Amino acid sequence: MAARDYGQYDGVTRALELVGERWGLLIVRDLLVGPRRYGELADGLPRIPSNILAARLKELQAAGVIRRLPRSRIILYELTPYGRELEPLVLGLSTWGFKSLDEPRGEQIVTPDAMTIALRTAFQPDAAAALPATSYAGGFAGTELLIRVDGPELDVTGGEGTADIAFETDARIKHVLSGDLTGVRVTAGDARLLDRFAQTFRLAA
Amino acid sequence: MAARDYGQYDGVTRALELVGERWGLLIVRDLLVGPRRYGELADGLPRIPSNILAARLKELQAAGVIRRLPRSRIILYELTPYGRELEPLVLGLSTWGFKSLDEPRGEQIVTPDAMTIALRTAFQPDAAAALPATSYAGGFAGTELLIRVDGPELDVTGGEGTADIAFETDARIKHVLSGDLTGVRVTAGDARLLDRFAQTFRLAA
DNA sequence: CGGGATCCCTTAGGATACTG
DNA sequence: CAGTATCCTAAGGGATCCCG
Repeated sequence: MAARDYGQYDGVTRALELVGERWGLLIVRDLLVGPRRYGELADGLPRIPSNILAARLKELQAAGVIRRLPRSRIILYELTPYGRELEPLVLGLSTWGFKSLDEPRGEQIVTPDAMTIALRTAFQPDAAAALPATSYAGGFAGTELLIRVDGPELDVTGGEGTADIAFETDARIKHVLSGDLTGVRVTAGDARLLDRFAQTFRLAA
Repeated sequence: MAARDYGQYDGVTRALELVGERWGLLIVRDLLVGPRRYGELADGLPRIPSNILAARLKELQAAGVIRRLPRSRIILYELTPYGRELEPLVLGLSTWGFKSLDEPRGEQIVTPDAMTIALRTAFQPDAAAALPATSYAGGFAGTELLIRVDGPELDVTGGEGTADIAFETDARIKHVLSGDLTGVRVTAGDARLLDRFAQTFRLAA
């Protein structure tokens, strides 16, 4: 028995042996946004040591959670279908964790992939379906995302772009995703669309 | 910044800082079954060192996930409402983990609390609601549980007791919870009730 | 006896540098 | 760019001991 095994035969134990190691679910979180290269993962997890990232990627492959897909020359990591089944769990952790998150500490950063998952967590498909299709160019503590909402569909991509409204805010994204729009600066477009954003993205109380 | 922090401001990260440490979610799993004493937790997690259990209990208290309730003389640990919100996540991990669980290895055990959560994971309230109320006395690799199903309600308690049917099986509980009843020995009651059990408890494919 | 605390040792993880 | 290699620290594992 490996030292890291928990010694039990049970689903929870098994799941934790597969993805419960430190950094494991954060790698899954980022891969839920899309396939990523080694360097992109390292950028999204700034404090992960490179040897740990390499070790986790190997383990997650062996566990059948991710796979390497060598496309042309660059190596991409992506979730397997089994790994993608973790999405509701990761979003559930996100919901639960946000509830006890208070003000950001200075050294804490907001990465694009984490912000994308936060937006998915807060997304209200029913509310969105009742509103006109809208695109938002959001700057969250420096990370720029292009957010397109069309009916109950949400699409978030990195980088800037033209949108119906552009706004930016600091790291206090929990406020923004809870309907508190003080501190949001509109830099282009119709400021009234901010309300639509607040209706579309709302973390559970 | 604590060394164990991930350095990100985000819900998933926060959740993992609260309950993502080794053994953390297994303690939560067992407390989902009911309040437990220190020794009971230690019994249910046979490989956890006592200093780690003590440390985790302190951390989970500080995180607002569990609380001590000093009742008469004995100390009980129980989940706070915030901690109880983890139930769907733990059951989700259970579902996901069971999918890749293969045959039990010899040294792996099935504890009563883990088995109770496995039963909750597999429980089909809709199917149960359409069947008569039934009680099952199950022996799973030596751990005895009294399982009472009444409409869409499930109640599992430790220990033996009289039930409509009594059966026992080895550690291959994934088979039993997947409709494969070979290897199940009926020791009392109407063997035809086994089918009802199989309809009531069924892990997702 | 329940609820831990202490000790020692092993191993995983963090920081940094380096290589194909 | 995609990892290895190295060194060191801190967390976890195992056994034992302590205290009310």
